[in-house]
Amino acid sequence: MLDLSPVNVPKAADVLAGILREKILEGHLNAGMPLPNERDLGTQAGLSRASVREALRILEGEGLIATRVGRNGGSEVLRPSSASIERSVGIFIRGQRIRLEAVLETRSAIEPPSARFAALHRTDVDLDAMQKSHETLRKASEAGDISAYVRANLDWHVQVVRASHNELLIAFISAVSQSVYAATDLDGFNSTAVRNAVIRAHRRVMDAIQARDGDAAARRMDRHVAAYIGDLRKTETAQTGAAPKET
Amino acid sequence: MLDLSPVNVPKAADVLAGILREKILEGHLNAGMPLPNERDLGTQAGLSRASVREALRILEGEGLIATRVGRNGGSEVLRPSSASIERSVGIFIRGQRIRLEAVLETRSAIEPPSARFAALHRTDVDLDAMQKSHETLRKASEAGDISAYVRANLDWHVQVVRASHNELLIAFISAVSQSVYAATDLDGFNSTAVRNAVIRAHRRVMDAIQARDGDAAARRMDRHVAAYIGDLRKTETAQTGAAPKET
DNA sequence: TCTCGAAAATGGTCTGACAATAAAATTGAT
DNA sequence: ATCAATTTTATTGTCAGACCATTTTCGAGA
Repeated sequence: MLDLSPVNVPKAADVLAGILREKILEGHLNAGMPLPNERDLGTQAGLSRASVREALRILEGEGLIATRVGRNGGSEVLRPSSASIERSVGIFIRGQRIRLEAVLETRSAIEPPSARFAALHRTDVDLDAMQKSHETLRKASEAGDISAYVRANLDWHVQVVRASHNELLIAFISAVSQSVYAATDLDGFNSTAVRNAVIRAHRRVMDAIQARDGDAAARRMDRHVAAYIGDLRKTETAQTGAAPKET
Repeated sequence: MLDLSPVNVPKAADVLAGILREKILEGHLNAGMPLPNERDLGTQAGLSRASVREALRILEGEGLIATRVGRNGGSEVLRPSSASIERSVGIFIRGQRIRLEAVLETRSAIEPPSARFAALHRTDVDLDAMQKSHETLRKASEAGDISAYVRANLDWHVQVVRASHNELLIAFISAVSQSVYAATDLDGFNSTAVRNAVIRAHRRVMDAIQARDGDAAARRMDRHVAAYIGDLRKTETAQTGAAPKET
């Protein structure tokens, strides 16, 4: 008695996508290089254009290629960016109905160590970018432009982790922060008092990073994020009567 | 003078995918529910079957639907899992040629706080799962089955973060760990001495989690991961003459 | 009742055509 | 010779229709 697992019937498009994916990730196809046009790919692979197109849609979804129409159009190999991670994390959070609590918890876990790495690995250019972002934040806060303030806030946190020069951490924090700030663009929150506290906290974190003091950077970032969570929780219970909150 | 940005020409498949994605994420289509068949979707949306299929491929790539052939086949709505995150993280790491160093750094940033949350939120069931995973690890180590040992090692770390009951952290650690262990399935590494040290460290972390001692759990996990990185670095320089290593 | 084969429903694939787009080549006026 | 307008061409986007492959359902006959 043969005990076969359900026989695998790979689809033509999946197979082709897999082959191209490997070629790209293996480095045989470098970013910027054009793929053959759809008809040529079809004849080369012995497939119809429809199947080729489905394969290309898969790779496009994975952020591995981009396609343009028109003469000299076609598909071009991309360097996979954090955008793909951000998208899948966003879908995961929304689709699984992850509690905002859990998202904040995740952020509070990742950001302090990131600030430590930033302090250890920063360059002067990184510091400049942070300062600039901070200035934008300060001005938006003064002008009372909440939307711009929230955006600048997100940007500052991303700039900090950028200084760590750890691409994976950058991707994670970008992904998580986007969901956090999408959920915290509330009117009641972001009062003048909260905004000023945020600005002071950012200042302190930057000082530690400038001084290349990893421990201080991590500690201050930890306090900052914890305070942020505390403020948010207060606003929430005040507004909604402590209703469970989802992202 | 009108200053228009390049006019956006969304493709039919993208539009349809977007509509369906929103319906799924919004909760109007719950996991397990079937989508109409491709022909009906086409007539409802006023599109050809080819366009519908491209849209479905996109959603399939995002882990939002699964498609089966045959009578009573068709596309079914899925609950988005961490698999999608794991895939995009894997592609990111390989495609960007992220240094193994950076991946380990990320892990060392995330795991200690995860162990803390595990200690704070664990249930007895979680503890059992960890113990069981630990037992598997111990046996594989004794039997000298390196491959099983590496798998069990991955599993244990995932079990720990599972106890945190933070789905996002679970997804991140699963994603990162997979890349780490894929890169550390080396012969030279994982010596008997290293394996025994790992087992002792795991034991200590579990004790802290059992005692619900968050600080101890975080501290011990931090030491464990740091030691792991140290051992790995030693093996690497011994084997490759300190060549820069990629994942 | 059980078995087996036909029928039905569905996705998988192919072919061929035409539309839309954007770059390149050509033309023509200056 | 130069530059702008026009035509050509290479490419993806979309469609329609057919047939194949797979899986379930259901009925006919033993």
